[in-house]
Amino acid sequence: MKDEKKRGRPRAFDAKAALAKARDVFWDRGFAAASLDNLSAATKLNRPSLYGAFGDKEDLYLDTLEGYRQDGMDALAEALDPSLQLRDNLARVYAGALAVYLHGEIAARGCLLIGTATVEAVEHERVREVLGRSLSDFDGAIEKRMRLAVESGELAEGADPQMLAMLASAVMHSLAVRARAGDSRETLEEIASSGVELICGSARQS
Amino acid sequence: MKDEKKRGRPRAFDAKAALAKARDVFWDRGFAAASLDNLSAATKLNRPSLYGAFGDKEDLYLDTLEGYRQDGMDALAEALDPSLQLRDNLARVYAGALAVYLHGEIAARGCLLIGTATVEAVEHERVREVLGRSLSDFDGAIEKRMRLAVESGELAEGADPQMLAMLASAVMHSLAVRARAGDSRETLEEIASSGVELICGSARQS
DNA sequence: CATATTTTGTACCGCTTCGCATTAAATTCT
DNA sequence: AGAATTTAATGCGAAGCGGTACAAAATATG
Repeated sequence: MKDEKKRGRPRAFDAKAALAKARDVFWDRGFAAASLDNLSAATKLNRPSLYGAFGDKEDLYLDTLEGYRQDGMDALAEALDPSLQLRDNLARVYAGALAVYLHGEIAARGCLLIGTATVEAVEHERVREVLGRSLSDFDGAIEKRMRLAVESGELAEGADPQMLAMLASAVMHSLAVRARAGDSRETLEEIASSGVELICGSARQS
Repeated sequence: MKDEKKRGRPRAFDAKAALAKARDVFWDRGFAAASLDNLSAATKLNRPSLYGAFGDKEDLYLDTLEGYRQDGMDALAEALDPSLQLRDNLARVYAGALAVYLHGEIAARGCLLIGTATVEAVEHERVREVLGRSLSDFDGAIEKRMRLAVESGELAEGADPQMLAMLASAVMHSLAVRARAGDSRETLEEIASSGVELICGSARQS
């Protein structure tokens, strides 16, 4: 169902690859400061092609956010493998995030959503919606793992999975902001491991 | 030393009030999307006056950030009154933050620094510097209070004041992001109080 | 009162912005 | 082969951008 030959001139570019290039531009500059010329240069598509394929600048931006969200959720699901200890799960989540956040040409880019969507969230309702949904999906996935940990006895019986998940996410948010603010990898790794300790403090070592 | 009469035509506006108006514009729109026309309209200063008083747009933005940082540190110092329990201190810090974060015409504005400076931090070194300094000053003030709590025995002897402070800040960062993403006051208050519990968990009730 | 100095307001500059109209090119369908 | 359809490339255009030149206004100084 992918190779139904459409009539008309075929595309000379890979939409997914173009989206990835556009994402890098937004990641560095943010939505407002990223110009269509920047995006056109990075994707090697001229503006009308960009427009035809993705819609206007906001549509394109929302597309990149959605893709990023999806990638993040995939990585999260993998990191939360329930056959591992909760501690290890969280450590993997943070390590994976830092690998992404600390990448950057000029300075560390942090999280695309927290670093660039947050600023637009006030005036662009669609961005606010994607951001809100991304955060709560993230919370939800961790909460699910936390609930499992309570059921299996890995966390104390009285532990509140939802709140522990929110706090585990809070550490992520902090890593995202601090990475973009220029904190060193060492600092961020310490915060991550302290966060794991605090949140899993009541979890028994197996 | 404030009323040294300068020669020449006197200013017809209050610079501090103008700065506060400009801050509101940046707070809603972010640095990149705030135009000089927006700022001029909000402050009721025409562009040359703005320029004369504060320099270019980036200078003006950095001025608003610096003022915000200062206000925040003042509020923090007040909330961390060491004659109160550490629990109460943190609760006051979060309550004060939420009062600021949840204010907004269209949607909650969150934190000016985290909500608008983060996105510019990659490409504007001066913004990154202010943001980094603001975050670490905040950490530092809380850490100081944490250290006191360890010395006074309010926190367990083995507790790491620096790391507890970083995590207390992490909850703030999360509140800042989530407020701007549209989370409800109730949700944010729950997170704040869970954060207090988790961080002060080992603190004895007096 | 004249001069120097600073602020104010108007108007404008060159540049960039986003989006689109238009034409050329490449492919499928008939 | 020719019509239909889709994409690609050029380039434009109206609006907005940040910043400033310039002259008028308001004050202090001599």
